[in-house]
Amino acid sequence: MAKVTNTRLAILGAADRLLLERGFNGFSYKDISEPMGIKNAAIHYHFSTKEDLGVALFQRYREILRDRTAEFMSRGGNPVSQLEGYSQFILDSFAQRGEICPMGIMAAEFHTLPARMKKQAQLLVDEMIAWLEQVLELGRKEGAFHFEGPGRSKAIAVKSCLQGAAQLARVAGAEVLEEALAQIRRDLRG
Amino acid sequence: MAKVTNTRLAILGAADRLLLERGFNGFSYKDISEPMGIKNAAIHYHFSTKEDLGVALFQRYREILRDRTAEFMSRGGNPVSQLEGYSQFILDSFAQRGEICPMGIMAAEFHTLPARMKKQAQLLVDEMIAWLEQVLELGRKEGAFHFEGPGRSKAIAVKSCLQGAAQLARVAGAEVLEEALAQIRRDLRG
DNA sequence: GTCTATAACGTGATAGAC
DNA sequence: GTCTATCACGTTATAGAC
Repeated sequence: MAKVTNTRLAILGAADRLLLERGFNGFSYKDISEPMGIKNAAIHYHFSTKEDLGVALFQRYREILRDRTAEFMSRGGNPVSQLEGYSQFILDSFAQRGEICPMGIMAAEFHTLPARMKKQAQLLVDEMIAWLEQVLELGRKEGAFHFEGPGRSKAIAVKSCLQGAAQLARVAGAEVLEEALAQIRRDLRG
Repeated sequence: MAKVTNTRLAILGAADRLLLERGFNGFSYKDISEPMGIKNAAIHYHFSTKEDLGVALFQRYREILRDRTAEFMSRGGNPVSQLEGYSQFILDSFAQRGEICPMGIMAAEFHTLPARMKKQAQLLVDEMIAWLEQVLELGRKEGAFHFEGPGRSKAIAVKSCLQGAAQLARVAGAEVLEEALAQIRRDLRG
């Protein structure tokens, strides 16, 4: 693992924005290097291949998810505020920079991604579903959420809905995402 | 509008498969032409630019949607079988060829798409939501579906859920899509 | 009317300069 | 340790052959 430098972090930050805006096949090393005032080949020093860069990005998404949910997974936080926090994160990312969830982007381009990136994508999705399942099941036990069927199924449905709605919002307008979120809340109210 | 030839149709069919498998930025004219035994430049005779090809593809998705829903939009069919028909279409497309909904692909790559393709994507999403809203509202009126809030919000939520779930299924396995669909049915049962 | 040869450019990546 | 000059290749697109 390479040393963490400022340049490396700046590259990751720029790549993150570009990935969420344009997809993995929609940006090049030049898009990263030019605003930094260096040549595109300089990126190869920090990430030898674009696959390496992609893997690092996906690992970072997993770390972010882990950090934001660690305390919940271990000792059980407030399920309502957990779900609201996640929803707000999606809403803010979309409102501020038009960003949608990386998992949908990974899926759209899945069959063009190198093997190690696919693996990271799988881990990220599995971890996301596992966390949301815990949140929803605990919320149901406490009487805060109401739904039928397994918590895992509802977790998949809620995550899918938020992910898809942000995508539709990019095409058809921001209110689409707000309406979807309002509906999720209504449906969970029971 | 160019004459409809066999070659033109074959190109559209191949491009359709490639788009849904790899995304619009994930395939080239060569990927289309090589299996057909012609040079990649030959495609330019039928579709002068890749943008033209993309627009034709999106228009075709709109036509397919219109054909499948025309009779419902005009005189009102059975809402349950309409929704089940659409769900089954998504399920089959995924099971047979690993395909996901084009709207998610459009969204992931939206900011890299030429203007005329963006426009077609917007129309497709609007038409999809409008149709599903009618289906759900009529189903609620008939007592077949149960949900709170505006039909448009539920339509957005259901469409988003199916779209997102097919994406997650591509990454995490087909049962994810089946679980999401089961949950949608349970939630509509009320 | 249909397709091929070829151009013009952008891409990820290597080798080596400083 | 960090970056640049350059390469080999794939891309979309044009000009023109048949």
